[in-house]
Amino acid sequence: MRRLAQALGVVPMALYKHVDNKDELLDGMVDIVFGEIESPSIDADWRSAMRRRAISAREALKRHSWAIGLMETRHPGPANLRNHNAVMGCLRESGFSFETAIHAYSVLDAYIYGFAQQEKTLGFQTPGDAGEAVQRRAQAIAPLDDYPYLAEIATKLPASGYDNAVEFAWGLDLILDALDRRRRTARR
Amino acid sequence: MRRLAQALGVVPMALYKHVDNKDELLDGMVDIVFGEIESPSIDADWRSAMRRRAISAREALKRHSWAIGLMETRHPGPANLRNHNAVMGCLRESGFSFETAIHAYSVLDAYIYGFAQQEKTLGFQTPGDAGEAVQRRAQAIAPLDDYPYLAEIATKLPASGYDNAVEFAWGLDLILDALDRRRRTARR
DNA sequence: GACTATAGGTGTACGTCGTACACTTGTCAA
DNA sequence: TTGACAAGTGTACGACGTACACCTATAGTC
Repeated sequence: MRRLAQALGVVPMALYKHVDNKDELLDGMVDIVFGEIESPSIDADWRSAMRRRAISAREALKRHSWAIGLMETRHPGPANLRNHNAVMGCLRESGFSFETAIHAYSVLDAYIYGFAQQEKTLGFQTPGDAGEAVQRRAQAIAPLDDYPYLAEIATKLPASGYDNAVEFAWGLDLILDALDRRRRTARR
Repeated sequence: MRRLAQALGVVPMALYKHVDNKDELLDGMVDIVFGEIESPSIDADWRSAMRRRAISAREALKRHSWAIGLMETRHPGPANLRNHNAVMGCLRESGFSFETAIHAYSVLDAYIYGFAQQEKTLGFQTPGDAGEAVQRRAQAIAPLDDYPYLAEIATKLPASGYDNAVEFAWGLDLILDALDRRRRTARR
């Protein structure tokens, strides 16, 4: 709060004329981020709609990585509700049973937030960084010789063309494929 | 730190004879939680090994829900490295290519942590709580009529026998099935 | 044109937190 | 007996969020 006030060229207490407290401010900030996540339209093809939403969610979380631990923690705002409602709507109208829709919802969101969390933590963007990061971290603790499979990561990852966006899409498509299969079998 | 010191019947500064600072203390605490996660043995059947690890990870995170935002954020300790090394080892020895093992790793961990996060946030255990929670949250913002698909959740979830452990297992098995398929096709 | 409600900003102060620094004390090896 | 060292203490500082009382400029209303 003090830092924000300073950035606005204003005394800290001035903020409290606009928000009740820090929590409420964070709620608002988080809901703005939710607003940047694409909402699927109800009659869209569920698979590509979910894919676009997931990718735009990752991008939003990447833009605002401060939000990552918060998205799930804050009181849901309008953008949050709208988005979640749209997701459920799209799934239900695409032939998902209620139960399967809930499951799908849960897997997708867990994956999205979990991935964003990892991405933020690991904090590397390029494949070079990645190998280096593994190496640095492991060797701070013990010689890498004790962990042969981590050593493999440290040596091979830099050359593998690792890319977070690609990595995310790989897992996302894996999940979407699997959901499609479940949806079809559940239908019969 | 002050609270911990008090619980130990000691003055706050006494703690600093044992840890350098709060961060280091958290690192240690988190690594203890990692120690409670089952490490797959290298020659185990990868699918059931991954399943057991994931389930024990969720249970550990449920036991120590304070750790949830931290597991991925702290400097990795020995238990962390050991566990991750074991996971990679098990996957590699089960016929996963290096790239596919990295992918599998990434999806699984993202799912595990993302799910734990959700579970912590939603903060309900029983199906009854769940529906109630949805209702309470949504109506704090706007009448549920504006969000028909959320309304469906609020009405149907309580009767659906929702259970977090079951929910987790559903998504986990979905992912494991899909990984198995990818592993087999990548092998050819 | 005088009067007042109100939105927005200010200043001071409190309690909480992590922790730096200097000090004491109890234990055990040489 | 000594002296090193592990463990605990006391005081103090700066950061933080925020309660409370105060000020000021603008915008209606009569």
